[in-house]
Amino acid sequence: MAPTEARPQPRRRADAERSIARIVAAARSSLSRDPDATVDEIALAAGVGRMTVYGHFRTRPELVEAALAEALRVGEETLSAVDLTGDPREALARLLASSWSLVSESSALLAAAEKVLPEGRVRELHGSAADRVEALLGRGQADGVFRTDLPMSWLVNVIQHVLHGAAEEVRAGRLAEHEVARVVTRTVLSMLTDRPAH
Amino acid sequence: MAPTEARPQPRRRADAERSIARIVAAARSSLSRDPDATVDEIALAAGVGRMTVYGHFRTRPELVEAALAEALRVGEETLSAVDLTGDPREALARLLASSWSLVSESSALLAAAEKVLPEGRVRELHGSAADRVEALLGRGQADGVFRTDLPMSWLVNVIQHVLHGAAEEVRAGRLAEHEVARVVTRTVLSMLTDRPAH
DNA sequence: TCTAAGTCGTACGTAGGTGTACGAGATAGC
DNA sequence: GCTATCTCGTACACCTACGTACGACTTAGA
Repeated sequence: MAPTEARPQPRRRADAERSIARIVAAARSSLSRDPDATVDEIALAAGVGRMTVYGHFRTRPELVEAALAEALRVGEETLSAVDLTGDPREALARLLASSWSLVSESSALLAAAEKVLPEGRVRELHGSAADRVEALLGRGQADGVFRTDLPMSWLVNVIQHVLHGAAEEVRAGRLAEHEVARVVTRTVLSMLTDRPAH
Repeated sequence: MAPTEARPQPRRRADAERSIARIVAAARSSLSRDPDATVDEIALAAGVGRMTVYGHFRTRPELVEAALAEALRVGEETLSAVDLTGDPREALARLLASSWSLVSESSALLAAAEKVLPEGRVRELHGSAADRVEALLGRGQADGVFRTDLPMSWLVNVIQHVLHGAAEEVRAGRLAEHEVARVVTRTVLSMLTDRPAH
């Protein structure tokens, strides 16, 4: 139950605090690019020695978890700043525009975490992120603007995958950064609002 | 240039032929579940000793490539049996229905391959698979039933990701096998045929 | 300025995976 | 039934990554 960044008792020095922040940031970006990134690589990216990393994180899984927790925390923060009231379609568009890069980053981090963290631990941390989307979709359904002929869990999941796909296209150079919001929004809204005649 | 299953000169014995087939099949299913599957695990799954594997494939990458090539070959075979004439929407539905499991399997295999095969080698092998979808989408656009406001490469890619998402849902037990075709078809067709007012 | 805290290099032990060497035994195919 | 081919266990060398031990140096903070 204790948060990942719990301090047992001893207060940490300011430089240690800074090191930890740099290490976690490096872990996020390294693991997002390569879920198998080495502790050594992460240390290098953070500009610290490998030993310093082990001074703050006992094992690699612990570091991965910290990186994931931080990413989710930032994500949570960003998402909670988005105005989700008004027309569900526009609310969703705002949500997607401001979070696509975050979500796609997390998806690689999530993969890294699932490899090394005990079963279920990831979902435990991830919990509320998907809930927010689900709540918005639910409202849109109640308002009659979002489809109801497909399972909710599917809709949430497929949005995640579309975002992941967008990240991949950007990485491959087939889609420009400034195009993403438009493309993703149109794609997702089409998926959600279409009412097939069949 | 020689195909993966090239026989240099010496004709192989029937039991060797059988072993190879079992190894490749095991590699496909093992690597689809876990892109980091060990040679040992694959051998075990194939019901042969690890040494037998090395008797036919010099290195792990070579085995991965063989598995991928085989999966693509089977995929090619299945896809080419699908009737792609007539209404592009119905043609696409047929294509999705008969290939979703194949595509989603390949996507994990592709990940395995990209880790160990030289840059570009994967795309070289994969080539024609995506082309077929692209051709169909192009025809649908020409017929005026598929949208043209988003990049073609994006459409192809996003279909791939939707299929991947479907595979994940099935694996997680949130979507029943017999539901997949319906769900995927509706989702993809909505994406392709919707004409946003914005 | 003094000291506890933090940094980080070198060196080491361990674990797991890859690929090679050897060789005994099984079997397909003529 | 003979022989080349195939199977596959054991053993080994090698590599990479993890995590620990030690210790010298640096620096924050009172």
